[in-house]
Amino acid sequence: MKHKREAYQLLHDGVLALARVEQQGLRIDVGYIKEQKRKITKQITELEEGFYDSDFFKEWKDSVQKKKINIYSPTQLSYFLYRVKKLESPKKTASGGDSTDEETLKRLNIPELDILLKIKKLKKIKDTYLASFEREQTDGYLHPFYNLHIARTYRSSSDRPNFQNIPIRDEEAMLYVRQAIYPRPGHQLWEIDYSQLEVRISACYNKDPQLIHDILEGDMHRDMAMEIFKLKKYDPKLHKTLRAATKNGFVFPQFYGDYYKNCAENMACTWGELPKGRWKSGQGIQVGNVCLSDHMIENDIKSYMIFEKHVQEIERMFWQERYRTYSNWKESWWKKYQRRGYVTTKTGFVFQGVMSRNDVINYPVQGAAFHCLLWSLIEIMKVQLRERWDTKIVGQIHDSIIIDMNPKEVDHVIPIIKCIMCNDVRQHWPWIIVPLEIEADVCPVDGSWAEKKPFNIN
DNA sequence: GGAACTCGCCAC
DNA sequence: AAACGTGGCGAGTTCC
Repeated sequence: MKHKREAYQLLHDGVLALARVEQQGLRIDVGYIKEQKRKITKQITELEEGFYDSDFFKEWKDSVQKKKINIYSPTQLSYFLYRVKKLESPKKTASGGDSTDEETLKRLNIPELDILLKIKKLKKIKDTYLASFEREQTDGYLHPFYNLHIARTYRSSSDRPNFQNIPIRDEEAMLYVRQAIYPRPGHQLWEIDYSQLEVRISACYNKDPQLIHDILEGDMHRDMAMEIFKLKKYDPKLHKTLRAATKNGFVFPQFYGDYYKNCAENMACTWGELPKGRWKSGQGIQVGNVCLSDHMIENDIKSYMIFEKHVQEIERMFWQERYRTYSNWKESWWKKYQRRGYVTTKTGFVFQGVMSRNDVINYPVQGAAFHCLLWSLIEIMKVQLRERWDTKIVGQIHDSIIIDMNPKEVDHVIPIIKCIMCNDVRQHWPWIIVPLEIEADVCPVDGSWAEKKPFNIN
């Protein structure tokens, strides 16, 4: 009961603090947005003209009978590709239809479809991001909303516009969108995020000694990359991409409950650019001065099937040996849910109702991780208001806060934020048994959010 | 003409 | 035994 009371209080205080964040808002450049929308529209028109000129389009158009052709309709495209042209669909949608997503269209290897993909990418930038920024802004300021009552994990969500999915990985989309976002005049934007927050919070539940060791001083992604790709010695210069492939194709998916078949396919095909079936010399991404296929063949992994078997064995070692305590925790946590019908977060929230095994294991970690950020945001907001900072919190993305900083206040503000996020939160919640660390990205004074660069605050 | 659905894609 | 977790949103489509 005391637990639930505290949980309620966190949301109560959280809603009020987030209302301040919403009210403070982010500055955007409306002139820039209008100009870029014009530019993208022109680019789309040109690409469309090229597309309409192609034989592919003419064949498609001739096959459409009743209604008007729409090249942006997945239904019509699917019908043309898989019914009219009778191509083999390489992938299914969630509900069993023939897929027309990016990966599928690329695999079909038709040049005109690449034009279509390029157009769709530009439309996404224009319609989902730039247009919604323009629509939602008032007097050059954006006030995204943050909800605490939507996500079933007790995380936050954001809407009107969603500020938690601004492009960052794709360079072109990142630039188009983030160059619209500015600090107040004379200020600079900062993003402060918790390092490995979900992994650290999961360690607070499972207390796995190897995981805690890895958090304190190890490198799990490097270790697993060495096992998966059979590296005798790890060289950061040569093996950075393999480490990234392991991190995003194996370690994180495994933590979320994925299994070896998906992981093997991801690492080999998506990240390593290797085909299914037998591997030949000269295939895949470059590893130093050899190809990945040559490196793998030399280490007796001569085909996709053998690699998949190999990843299966790595998965067994990962859970049964390396993180055995973690693995045991997952099992007993799942058993506890099956016995009682509910589980709780360290922060006092309850999950009940029908949940899958992965849900039961993932939700409490995701929720409690976000609550560390939320608690910190509430405390930082208190100080901001009490001390009347010119610096303001203007956004929040699950494990990070976005700050509109007066450069003169950096030396005062940053130590306070560091103390709250790394020390005070652990005093408040002693169940946090591992250190919490933060990292910062900083933009130039008067620079846009596209210009953020890592900045050492430690 | 709007509600509710699917598909696809952006983030953590 | 099962098989990657959470969201928002735009466009197209279907249903009432």
